[in-house]
Amino acid sequence: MSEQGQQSVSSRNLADFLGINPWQIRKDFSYFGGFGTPGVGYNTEKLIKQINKILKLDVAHKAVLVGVGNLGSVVLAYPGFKIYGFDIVAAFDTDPKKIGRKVKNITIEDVSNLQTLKKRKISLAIIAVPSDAAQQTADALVEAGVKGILNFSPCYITVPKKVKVTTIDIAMDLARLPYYMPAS
Amino acid sequence: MSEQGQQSVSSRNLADFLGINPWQIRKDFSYFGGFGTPGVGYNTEKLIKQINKILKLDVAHKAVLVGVGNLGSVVLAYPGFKIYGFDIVAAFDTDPKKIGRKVKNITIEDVSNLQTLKKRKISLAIIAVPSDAAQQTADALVEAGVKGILNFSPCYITVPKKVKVTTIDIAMDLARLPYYMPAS
DNA sequence: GCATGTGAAAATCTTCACAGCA
DNA sequence: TGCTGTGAAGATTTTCACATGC
Repeated sequence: MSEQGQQSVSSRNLADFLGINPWQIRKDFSYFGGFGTPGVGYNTEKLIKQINKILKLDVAHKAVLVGVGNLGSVVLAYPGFKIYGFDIVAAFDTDPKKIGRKVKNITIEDVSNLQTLKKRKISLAIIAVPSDAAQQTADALVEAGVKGILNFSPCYITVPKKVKVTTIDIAMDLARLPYYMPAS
Repeated sequence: MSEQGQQSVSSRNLADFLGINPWQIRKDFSYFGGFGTPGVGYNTEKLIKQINKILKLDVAHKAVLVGVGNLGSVVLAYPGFKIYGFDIVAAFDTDPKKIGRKVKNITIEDVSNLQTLKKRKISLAIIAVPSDAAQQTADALVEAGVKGILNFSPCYITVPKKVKVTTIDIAMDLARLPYYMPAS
């Protein structure tokens, strides 16, 4: 809406868009101080800034990819990260044939270089390695000071509780659908 | 646990594994009738069956893929679907160079063949096409009787409310992490 | 007039404590 | 003795109604 030049938006507009009630929008925003104008609505640009701040997305984040296989390549090519202020600044792999190759301005490094992340002040990582290597990759990342991990391997990963891990399992997302579908 | 021959599991075991309290496990299960044995715990095999039934995963589901590009190929190659009883039985694309090619026992079909899904009794679809084609793909799928859609294009899709859509946006999943990370 | 922000009411969810069964 | 299942208490979330500000 902001990009389309819309100056303000009401709780009703937002609610209709999301399929929920207007008072839920207002109550939620009010918990963070309330940033609307009575009689007008919420200034779109200001609202974006406020929500980004609440979600800690008001500062840019650097991230790295570990595992440049089929899935990893898709991740590297994905253009949607910058919308949220993310920048994929490095990629790692174990395969000597891949190391040194350049993809999208990024030179693939050896995973043994992961320790350098601390110096480079990188706190986010995406894991796209085979399941049996996921845990040791996570361990190395934690060792290197990474604080958040997005894990694409369909397996449980154990990390210190100061580190946040989100695991994405395509099959599990697909498995959610039948519950909401009418009896076939 | 079941695969490892474990016969039963207590609410405490499960709670510890998930990082929550035992009484939450018991209360939740009790809403669906309660299927444990006092003094012993829950029979692992029976528990799996019950949960699958609750989540409507007790019957096998057929699914199709639309869009066999980089991401689509990764989805086709993904071995994790069968755990939840899913079977990817067909794939579609618009590119004449891809149509007719065989991937993993599946022959890629022309998207204009989507209408045949109704006859083939397929109710689930995975969309992995460019964003600007996502909506029209969804429309065609709904037209073909699909009841659940897993959408990998980072965009909103409008469908009748009898159809359930889940959109996966890698960037959004990454964007959740900073909120839970200690101040950098 | 119109839309926000917010106390209060209603609904829901979580926690607890313990009866009852193996 | 050990663990489930559940009513009741406690905490939280959602809904409502309206006072307040533009």
